[in-house]
Amino acid sequence: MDAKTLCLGVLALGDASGYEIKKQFEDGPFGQFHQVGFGSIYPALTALAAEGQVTFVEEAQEGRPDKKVYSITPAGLAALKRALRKPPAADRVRSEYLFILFFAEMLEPERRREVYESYLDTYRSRLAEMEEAADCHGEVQPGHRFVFHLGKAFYTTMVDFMENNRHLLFPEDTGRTDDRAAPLRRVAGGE
Amino acid sequence: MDAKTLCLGVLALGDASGYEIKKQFEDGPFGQFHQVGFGSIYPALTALAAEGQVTFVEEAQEGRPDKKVYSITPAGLAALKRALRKPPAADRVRSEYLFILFFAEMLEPERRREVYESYLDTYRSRLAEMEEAADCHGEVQPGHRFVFHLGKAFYTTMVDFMENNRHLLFPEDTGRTDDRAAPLRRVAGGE
DNA sequence: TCGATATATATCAAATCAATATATATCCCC
DNA sequence: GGGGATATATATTGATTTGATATATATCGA
Repeated sequence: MDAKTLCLGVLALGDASGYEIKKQFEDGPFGQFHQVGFGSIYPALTALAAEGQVTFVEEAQEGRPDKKVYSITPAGLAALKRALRKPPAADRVRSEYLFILFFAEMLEPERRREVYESYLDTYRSRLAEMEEAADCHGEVQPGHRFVFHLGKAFYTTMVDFMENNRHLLFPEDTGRTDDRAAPLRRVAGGE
Repeated sequence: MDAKTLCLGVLALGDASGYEIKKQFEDGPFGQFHQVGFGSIYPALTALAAEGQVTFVEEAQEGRPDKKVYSITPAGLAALKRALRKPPAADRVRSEYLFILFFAEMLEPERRREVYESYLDTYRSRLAEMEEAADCHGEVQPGHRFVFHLGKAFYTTMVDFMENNRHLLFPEDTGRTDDRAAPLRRVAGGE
């Protein structure tokens, strides 16, 4: 999905500024399955406006810079639907934490621990944010709910796995020297 | 991690050609946490060679094009170690499948099903490949084992979640209309 | 012969990323 | 007072990556 389609996706849910679109990819539901930067968003919005797929209204604000609020047009919605009918590319994951931990034997024990615990914290935070967001759920589309629960299952698995498998990288700390991963036990999702 | 570091990482495990480095990011362990294309690999190797961080030997082959086999130098290994000490960027996930499923209500039921089942198949395949690879394990570094088991836990969660939560997107097919996600039950990892 | 596959190296235009710039505000610390 | 941090805003640019393409050596099948 290119930046134009990603912007159309956010705007299909409601009008937004370029900055708010970026926020949707940081804290909103879209951040679970895509990232996109300002360097892509603004040129994409400019192109979409030129193509008649979005319109915008400039708004002045008190104590804040002016903003442009974009709206999707029927042509934009049609373009989004066309994009949803294309064959999707395979999922891609990029994790510098895992790259570093892959080379654990090259790291000082302190650095190994630092990276591991910091990594675990990132997923604990994400899970906590999700659990907060769950309390605000009103009327939600099935697709949104599916992605939410899947994301939560993923984060839960990450936290659970790392909490229970320190022995794989820190046998000296855990007193365990076996190299078998612990079974997953946590319950995930809505229940 | 830039392309140069990624190449150094592969070469730290043993000599390889540019093509073999790419293969490590497709079928090998690195593909679980990074992707990189030829457009980045070859320029990176050229730069690394110019910087003295790798050396290469040109080899002629029977029935195949000639190849360049690259080796990491001590300077390259030092550069890799420096990279491993930098603060890692946050994990990033890109999933066109999830983008499409997020907009499930915009899809025809047939398309929704097609995407869902195709998505489930991608993770089933990955899990199957992993289970095959597990049979070939010899002496493995702890970091490699950790990443392997974490990856397996992730793929297992994805398969399990999707097998048990069709009702979230297909209430008409499953006879279930509740919107709660099923608990995770599968056992992951080395057991 | 073409298309597909596999093994190889290499390149290029398009897209994205990361950083930067500018603007309007607030807060805190030195 | 200035700097740094934060937040809300738009915009741009150089560096890097991506996806496609090209070339080469082979095999296989329609």
